[in-house]
Amino acid sequence: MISATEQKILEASLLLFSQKGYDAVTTKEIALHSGVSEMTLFRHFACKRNLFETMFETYIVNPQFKALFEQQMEENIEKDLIKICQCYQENLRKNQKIIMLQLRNQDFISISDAPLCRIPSELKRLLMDYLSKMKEKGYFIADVEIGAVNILAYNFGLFMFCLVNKQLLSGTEIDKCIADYAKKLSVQSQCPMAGGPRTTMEEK
Amino acid sequence: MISATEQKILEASLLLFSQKGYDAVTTKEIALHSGVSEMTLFRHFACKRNLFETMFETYIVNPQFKALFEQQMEENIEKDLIKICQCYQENLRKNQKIIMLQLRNQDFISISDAPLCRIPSELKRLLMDYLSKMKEKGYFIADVEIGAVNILAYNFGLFMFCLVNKQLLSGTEIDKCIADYAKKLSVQSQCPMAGGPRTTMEEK
DNA sequence: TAAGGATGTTAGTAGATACTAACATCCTTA
DNA sequence: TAAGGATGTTAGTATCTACTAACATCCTTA
Repeated sequence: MISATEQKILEASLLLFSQKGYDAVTTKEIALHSGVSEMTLFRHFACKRNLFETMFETYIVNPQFKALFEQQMEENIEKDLIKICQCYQENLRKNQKIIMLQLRNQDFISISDAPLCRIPSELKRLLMDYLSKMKEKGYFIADVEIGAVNILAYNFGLFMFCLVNKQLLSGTEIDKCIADYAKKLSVQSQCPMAGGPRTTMEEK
Repeated sequence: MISATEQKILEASLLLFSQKGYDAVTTKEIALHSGVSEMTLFRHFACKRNLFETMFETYIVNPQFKALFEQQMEENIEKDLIKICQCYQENLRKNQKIIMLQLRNQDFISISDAPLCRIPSELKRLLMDYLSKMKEKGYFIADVEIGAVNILAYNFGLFMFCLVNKQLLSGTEIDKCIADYAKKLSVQSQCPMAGGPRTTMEEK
């Protein structure tokens, strides 16, 4: 369906648009980076806007949150949280260029069907369901919505943070950060004074 | 030093550049939004690039982290963390347009003197010093650098998250999120099995 | 070999954009 | 009132950019 030529053009435009934003990239530039003539670009995509939109739809990676929550949860907040964070981080990484592109371009605010809004919105719902269940069972206390928002915020921040200033991490790896974060969030339920029962962690 | 006319132009350009990025904004547009003629704009700032840079330098708000860490800390992780988060959030809010502008424009990666890198970099150093001290006194366990990075990531994420999808918060306020976050991060030291002494929280 | 499709090349157009020159007008202040 | 500085207006230039037309060339395949 997508020819080799089209793919070259789409890949170049993804890279350039994500690096510079829509307006700052010229069709000539995209053609140059694709290794094709500008004419070929217009023959395949008619106009710049259409190229942009085709590229956008082509490269979005949809997350696998539903399967994660339905199949991989163990009712252990720490372990579950690590899986959730890793899954979200992976999706953020895969969509990195699309996300950057969206940040660069005009209205990155309140376009609800754009991945920047849609994906965390979906995850928020699933997270709230999960935390509600855990709360019923006594493994989680505190407000469910705030808990969900904080997890989302942390993950998005971690991703952006690594993107913006890589040198600030200095060897510290993301997985260690997540492990540390998950441990701190879950330790509350291990604490007698917090009111919840112990997690299943120490069962083994 | 900055005349009323210049201020109108600077404010309009801050708003427009932060909304659309450098390339997508025209000098005519800025003039229109400033309520002056395009000619006046060039008379004051010579060229678009210079206007942009002047605006950038004019509107950065430097953080008050140093005073915060030197004067306001109480050696109570939860209380201190809330103050730190609030201070950082306030600075992020004040620099919101500058940050958005930087996200929109080309190289928001690895420009170390830009506020997007410089400010968290400074805060990271101060946070690590603080956590080291707290660790010595037994109020904090776990890796100091990871702890600092996680706090930075959480805050940046919370800020970005509110910016990108406000509707996801649905009445939940930032302060409540921070309070919840700070409580969870500090509860570890209240937990006997975690090895640390109790915080000063319950002293009163 | 013949044909057809994809691609390159060249030249060009229409509109936008950053920026300038020259002159007119307004407002303040001495 | 006179003068000077700031501003507006108008016209214009050079450059860039998205996009088109026409023709040439290459590659595959029947």
